[in-house]
Amino acid sequence: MATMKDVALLANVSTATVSRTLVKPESVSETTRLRVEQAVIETGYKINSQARSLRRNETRTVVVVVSDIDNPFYSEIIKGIEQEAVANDYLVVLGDASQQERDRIYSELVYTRQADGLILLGVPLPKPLKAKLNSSLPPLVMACEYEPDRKLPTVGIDNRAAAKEATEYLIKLGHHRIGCVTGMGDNPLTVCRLQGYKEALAATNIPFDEQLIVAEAYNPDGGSNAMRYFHSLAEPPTAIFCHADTQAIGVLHQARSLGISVPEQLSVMGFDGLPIGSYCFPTLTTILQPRVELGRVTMQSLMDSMKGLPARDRLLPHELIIRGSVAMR
Amino acid sequence: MATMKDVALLANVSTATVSRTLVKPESVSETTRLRVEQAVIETGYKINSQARSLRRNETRTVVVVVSDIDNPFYSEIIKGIEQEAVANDYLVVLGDASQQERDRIYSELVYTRQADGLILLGVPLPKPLKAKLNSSLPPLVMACEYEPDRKLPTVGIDNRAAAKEATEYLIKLGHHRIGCVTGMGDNPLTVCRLQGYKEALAATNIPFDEQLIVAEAYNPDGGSNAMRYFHSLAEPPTAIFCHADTQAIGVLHQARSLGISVPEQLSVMGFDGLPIGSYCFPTLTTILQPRVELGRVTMQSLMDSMKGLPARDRLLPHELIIRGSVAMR
DNA sequence: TTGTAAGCGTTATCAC
DNA sequence: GTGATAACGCTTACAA
Repeated sequence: MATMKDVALLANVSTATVSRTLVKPESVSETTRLRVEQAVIETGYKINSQARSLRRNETRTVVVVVSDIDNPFYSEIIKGIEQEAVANDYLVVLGDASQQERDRIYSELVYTRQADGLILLGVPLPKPLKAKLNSSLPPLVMACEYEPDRKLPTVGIDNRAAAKEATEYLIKLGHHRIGCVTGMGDNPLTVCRLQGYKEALAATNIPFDEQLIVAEAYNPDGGSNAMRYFHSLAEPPTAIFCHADTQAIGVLHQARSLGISVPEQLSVMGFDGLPIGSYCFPTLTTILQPRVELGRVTMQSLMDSMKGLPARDRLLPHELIIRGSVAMR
Repeated sequence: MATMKDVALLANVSTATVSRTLVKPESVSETTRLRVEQAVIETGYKINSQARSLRRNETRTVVVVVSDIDNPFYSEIIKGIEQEAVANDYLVVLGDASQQERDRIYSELVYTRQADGLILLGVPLPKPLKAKLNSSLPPLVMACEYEPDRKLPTVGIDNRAAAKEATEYLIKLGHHRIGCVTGMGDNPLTVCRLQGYKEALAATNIPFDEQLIVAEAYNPDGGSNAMRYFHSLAEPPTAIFCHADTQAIGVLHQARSLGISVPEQLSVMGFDGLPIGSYCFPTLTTILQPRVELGRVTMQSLMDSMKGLPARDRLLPHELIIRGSVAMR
């Protein structure tokens, strides 16, 4: 494998000049540049990024820790992150946090100089970093999840407003017993969306009923469970608002198994706007999150942060997508 | 940020000893080890992987180039790769090849010393590497796609056999006009599965009809297009075999729009065994590919290859999953 | 068992 | 505009 030395030898210049030619071509003379470029081709030289990184003290790599790669909601976000990353000469290391302790392993990489920054995608702040919240954190952006104190730059939509809008839409269509399927645990995201739901109820004087709230995983099984639960209620809801399309898909499926027809007997509202929603039966009414854009903006924020700029929160627009799973009561 | 020097100073040893303590603790004396370990804690020392990698001439990083992150078929495979990778102290750099030229950018990383090996996931061999096929390629494993000459280690299922099995199943149920939705382009994967389809027909003396083959993208829209096409035929098929569940989902949806009931009027067979298939309406009969296992084995193969061992092909078992979208003619 | 010192391949500083 | 040279932080002969 050819190194700069080989190129330098062949071009009859010093390695310093080779380096300059590669990094700042206009800083060397025309003839030197040509000679070096020729030598690079002849030797088949490729830069050793390791060495460069060590010297420059940067890796041009970012780590994305995602709560579950399998969740299709994240894949487009990752795509957006990746697009923005390569466009700016960054590499993306992917970390799946669906197993215990993995978030720690991956957030370590910033300290071991394998990455310049960290994106937490739908993942709460790992413990070791939490301890450092008040001192110095590495460049870090959260996407689609919040730190309770909101001290960390976050990219996402206005979850409270979106959930409120979704609920209002159901109310407008005459529903007042509205089931709500949240995510598991008491993470800030769930709290936000639940708050939007409550606000919509309150605005129309519909009493809040604890019984209508159920926490489930963001997947079809979670939705199925929720549907069964609601069905077992003495007075089941006439509409169900899921915090994720993946849950809504399970609700749809389970409703069908129970002989409940959607939207005639039950309205189902999703959240996320996954492409699959247009292919469900019935097609899924939902809140669209601009996923690719979320990814791009997240990466942009992180790059700001790595440049030392103060990273600020970024709120992207969502959109109510009206399709076939919600109807008038 | 503390370096070995700091640790060495504090522990009153040389940096060499610090290094030894970290890499091979049994090679230093008990007391030294304890002193060093203490100093590591006190200084908050973290190793600089860049420097280590440069010195050791390895990165413990692999690149996974995937044809489209968005395709849910790949996400579980990536998960398997990632699991096996972290378990063996490797990092995964994720590359999406859905845009032009990206496969090249990512396969370059092996040459610029940012990765030790390369996984091509559903991606054909990039041009620059193709040129080197006969000389020396870097450690490389293909998954779910083949190099025409089969010179490269490949991990996957027996696609020909699986497609044959799927088709045979349809034939057994009385179908003899069977539409086939392949992937786009004439990549080896498509060829394999098409061959299995043809073999099943031939075995039962059903004439092959070019009209019943249509190439579409591996997504629901592709399936929709295919369904419309088949519907326009003078003599439409009574069953459709899709090379991907994602296509089958589109077929299901489009059939519904056309008022064709599945499986009563039309049988639909998928391929891949995505989780979503159990939630379709009707539930999808399909061929299951062991995706997480495919990922793990792929990573294992690559590690073999990086160790210099001869990487061989690995064929994993598939399974026909009978659900609700296929019925007797 | 431990220290010395060279070297991995690059880049930045400083002369010339 | 170019060349020497030191340095980035670590590992590993080789010596002690």
